Order: sequence, then C-alpha cells, then structure tokens
Amino acid sequence: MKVSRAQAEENRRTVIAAASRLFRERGFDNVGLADLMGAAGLTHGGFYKQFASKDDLVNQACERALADSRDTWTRVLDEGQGEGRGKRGALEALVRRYLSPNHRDRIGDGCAFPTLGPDVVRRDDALRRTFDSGVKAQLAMLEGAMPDGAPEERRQAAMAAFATMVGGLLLSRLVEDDTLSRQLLDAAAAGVLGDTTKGRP
Amino acid sequence: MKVSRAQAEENRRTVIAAASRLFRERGFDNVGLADLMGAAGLTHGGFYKQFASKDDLVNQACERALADSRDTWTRVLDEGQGEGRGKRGALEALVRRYLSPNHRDRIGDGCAFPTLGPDVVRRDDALRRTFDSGVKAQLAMLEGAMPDGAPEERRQAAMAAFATMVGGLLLSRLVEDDTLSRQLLDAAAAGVLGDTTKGRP
DNA sequence: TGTACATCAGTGAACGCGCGTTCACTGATGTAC
DNA sequence: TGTACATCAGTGAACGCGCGTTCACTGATGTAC
Repeated sequence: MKVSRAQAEENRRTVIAAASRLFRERGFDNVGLADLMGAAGLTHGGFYKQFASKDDLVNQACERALADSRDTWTRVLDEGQGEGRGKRGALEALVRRYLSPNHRDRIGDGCAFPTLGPDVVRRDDALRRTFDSGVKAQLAMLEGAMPDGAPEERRQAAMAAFATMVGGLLLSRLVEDDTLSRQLLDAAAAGVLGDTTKGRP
Repeated sequence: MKVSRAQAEENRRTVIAAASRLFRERGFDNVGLADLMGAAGLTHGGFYKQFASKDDLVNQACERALADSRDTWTRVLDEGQGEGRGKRGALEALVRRYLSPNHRDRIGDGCAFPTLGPDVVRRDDALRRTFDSGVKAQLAMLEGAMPDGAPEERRQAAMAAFATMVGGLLLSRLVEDDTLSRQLLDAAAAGVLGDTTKGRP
C-alpha cells in the first residue's frame, strides 16, 4: 500500500531519529534494519525506498545526533548565561550538564563522541567527515564559551576542556561503582572549570 | 595432528596477542575466528580447544591489552623519573607519550580505553569487570605519579588528567587535519601539565 | 632405552543463524483529463 | 467536482554471505610398561 508523501516523510524522520538513538545505545553493528524500520512501525523491506544503504542511514543518523548535540549546547549556554553569572556561568552550566550522571546514564540521547567515536575512527566513509565537522563545530562553540584569555589561549583551553569532557564521560561509564563514577565526573568538571571550584572544604 | 604442549601454549599466547591488537584495530565484531587463529598460522576449527568462546578470548585479549598498558606506564614513568626532573619529569614523560602522534596512529598497540571503551560499556559480561579493574589500576598509577598536593588533591588531579588524556587521544583520532589533531594532543597535554608549559611565546 | 597405546591440538567440512540486500507485488495517493 | 490511470511507499518472501559453533577425524606427543 502507498502512503501520503507527508506520512512517508514523517516515517523517514522517525527512522532517522530512532537510528540516532539506537546506534548510540548499541553500536552500528548491533542494530538491524528490522529494528530500525520497526521503530517507525514498518517492516524492513521498504528500507531501500528511503535510504541508499545502511551506511547511508548511519551517516544521516549521526548527522542528526551531532546536530541535536549542538542545539543542546546552544540552549544550555544561553540558559546558563541568562540566569547565571555571564559567560562564566554559561560555561559552568554546559560543563556540569555534560559531566552529569544524567548524561552518563542516557547514552542514547547523549554526546556521540564518547559513544561512537572509536567506531567512526575505524571507518573511512563519509562518516569520518561527518564527525570531523562535528568535532570542529563543537570545539568552536566551546572556544566561544571560554570566558577568559586571548583568542589563542581560549582556543587551547577549549581543546583541553573538550578532551576532558569526552574522556571524563567515557571513563565514568566504564567504572561500575557509582561513587567512583561520580568522582570522575566531578574531578573532570573541576579540571575544566579550574580547581578552585572543587577542592578542600 | 597433535603438537607439543609447549607449542600449543605458544600458539595460545600468539592468538591472544594478535587478538589484543586486532580487536583494538577493528573492534570486537569485525575480527573473525579465522582471522584470529590465522594470526598463529592455524585454522579456525581448533579454536575451541583453546578458548571457551569468542567472548572468552575477547576478555583474555583485553586483560592482556590492559596489562601491557600498565607495563608501558610503569616503564615510561621509571625512565622519566630517572633521566628527567623527578616526579614532575616522570609525569611529563607519561603524558607526552600518551598524547603523541605515535600513540594516536598506532591504535593496535595503544591504550584500550579510547579504543574499546564504548564497546565495553554496551556489554554486561565479565569484560565490564576487566575494564573496571583496568581503569582503577591506571588511575592509581596516575595518582601515584602526581607530583604535588595532598592525597585527596592528587587523586582528583589524577582523575581529571586521565579524562583529558583519554578524551584528547580520542578526539585527535576523529579529526582529519593533522595540524588540528596535533593541536588537540598538545592542548590536552598542556591542560594536564599546567598551562605554564605551553602558552604564549 | 624401547615399544604399545592413550591423549588431544589441530584439520576441514558442515550446521544454523542473523544480517544486508533484492524483488515481485499491493493498493492508497496524487495527477491528468 | 468526478473519473481513470500512473506512481511509488510499504509488504513479505527469498537470496547470499559471513559468522560462531560443532563434530568426526588425524597423527604426533606423552605416558605406561
């Protein structure tokens, strides 16, 4: 049976959104076409009416995930600057949200770099370019969010901060003890925001 | 044909060593039993004479990779302390080696956390415990390598440093421009070692 | 030390399963008159 | 506005392939005498 163009377009978007979540949760190889189409209430046979291949969907889903991530960062930075103490407050809001137990536990909605990064490194498709752009874009946002210093210093600080955030989230997911996991998140946040925030009582 | 016990034991070790490298290079799912046994010049049929399952080998290969990593850290810290400026020199040697283009490019020989970490997070086997122990062990080494501060401060600094190292390596592998990649490595190293090392000229 | 036999690491074919992809078909949608 | 027909999103079965796992078999090793 055919379906209206609007419905088909909505189905396509539903599949991409589900893929963007499922790939982060289970990895590219552990999500089948049947899972992906099933998320939109469809059967797997129609897949190739919407996408050229599984790799095509992988790429579109990752673009979606990275775009969502950028939107979240923009929103959090805006909110933090609005209610907080200027640029410093915005950066703090972003870092604390990124390095939170909530972000740690919601892998399917979270940042794609500490989740799919290594899988992408092993590829040589268009996906590498997608992530390359994604890193540059979020690095630029972080650079703009850095409150202090000359442009060159802020760029360097943004790179170190990004590394600490991505690595802190990844490590916090690798340890099983929740207390240690939170300590890792807090220590990483303190490392980014300056040790003055955390420290001796 | 049978083979001497010594030969069989050597074959087993060869397979584990090859697995430890291949899994890091291609991921667990993209290395078949035929590849693994072939690395020791064997056919895939004999696999189950040596290992209970593929997951069993995955776990043993990761234990090996993590143990090798610890050995490397120990050696680099010793060398750095010997020829360098005490504990400070040892930490610098470790961080600069970890965040080097060489480590970035040699994934098969490198740290397992930014390479296999996300794949491990998705599992719930014994492998999670293996990595949990691995994180704790290397964190303890880093804590011991921290030159300054009270124990609590050194522990927190070690956590932030570990996060920056793991994240910096991962990000450096995700960007395609070599110059930017090296800047990420250097910025991460500067973040760990204190911005005084790098900075304005 | 030499011989007879049990052991078992390794072989190579086969099995079963899930996966990405293809394809003939369906029937509501969208268009042309 | 109503009718006839082409389009094409979605269906469900089938294909081929690679993979982890199993198994009967081999023959050199290791052991018992």
